[in-house]
Amino acid sequence: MTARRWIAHLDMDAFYASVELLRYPELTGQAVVIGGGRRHQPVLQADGTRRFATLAGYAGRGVITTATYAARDFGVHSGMGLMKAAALAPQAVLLPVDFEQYRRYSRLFKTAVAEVAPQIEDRGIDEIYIDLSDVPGAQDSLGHDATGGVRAVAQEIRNTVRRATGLSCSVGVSPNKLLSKIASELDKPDGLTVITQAELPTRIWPLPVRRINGIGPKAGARLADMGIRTIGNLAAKERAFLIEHFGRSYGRWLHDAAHGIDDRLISTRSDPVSMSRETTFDRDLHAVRDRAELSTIFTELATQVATDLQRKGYAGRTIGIKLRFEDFKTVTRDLTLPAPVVDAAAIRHAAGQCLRRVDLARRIRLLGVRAGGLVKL
DNA sequence: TCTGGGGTCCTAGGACCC
DNA sequence: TCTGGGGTCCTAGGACCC
Repeated sequence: MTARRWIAHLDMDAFYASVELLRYPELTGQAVVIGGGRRHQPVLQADGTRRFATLAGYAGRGVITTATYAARDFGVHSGMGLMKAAALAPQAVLLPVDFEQYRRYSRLFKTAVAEVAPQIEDRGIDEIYIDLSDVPGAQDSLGHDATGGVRAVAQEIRNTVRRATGLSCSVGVSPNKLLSKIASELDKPDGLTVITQAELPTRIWPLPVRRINGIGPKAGARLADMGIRTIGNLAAKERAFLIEHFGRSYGRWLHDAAHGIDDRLISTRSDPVSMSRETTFDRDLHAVRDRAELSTIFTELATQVATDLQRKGYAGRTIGIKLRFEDFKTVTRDLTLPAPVVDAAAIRHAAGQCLRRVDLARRIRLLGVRAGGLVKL
């Protein structure tokens, strides 16, 4: 009997919002959204209770980073502008983001999982893939159920995460990353879903194509135009048809994905490719009229990138900028230097060279500075 | 009430080299 | 004076993800 490959995808439930609820338990069950700037910190009142800002009357360009499930019931979701969210749920509590705290909890849950299953791939602050194949017990059958062992291991991981953080997570388990990622969303929040290849037609094919990680808004719309809405619809298409319409690489991938085929390994270590800082202004700035303000922000961004590089021990050989204009058109320019740089002045100078190559007739909404071509120091 | 910030990967054309 | 075939690097944009 050869060992089965078992991959888990673990996703923390409404992560930022849930971390905030640990700090403000009186908000439990309420509609809460996280996002925006620092102007809406809770205020401790004389009677010992806290006063929270609400969405009502919010003015600005912030978006929702995370919403509690109670808030989602009002139709708000991450990525939505706070002004729009305020129209849907004015009474919802608004909290500022606190990345330091979220990173702390991120380390906590990842460390806890690693004690049960060390083969972990980082997929950002609130999710990971875990290879369970070699975890003791994962290959065991329980009665007639070959998935019983791995289900017990996954449940143990969920318990461990809750003990370490007080937070719930949702876990999907299947033979590969692609299906596990889909599975972890099937019983959210606080769920555990195990899917085998044999269950593909009944449990995966009825789902919309957009559930596949890698089919975004554009590809989803193109597929819909062709009448392809479910993963089953996609699986029914010939490989050649998909290659014809989506190109060799993406067409093949679409075909494989629809059939639940994904051989990607768990990657336990990876070096960063780039580091960047960007900011959207409170109001659109003009290159000439707001020159001084723009210049100050530009230097700050370069300095932040330099600080990030130094803190993590990298230097960047390609320095780039990003501008978004008032009409939301975005341009990038970059410049590869003879040797990698780390200091703010060198980054600022290279970024300045890039800026000269941009036509600055339109007003600017966003400015960013990026370091790529990273080398470890 | 339009649309944050930090990333990765892919494509495609041109330069340049052998 | 009609011209190959790779390979790599650089740049810009875009899709997608968390």
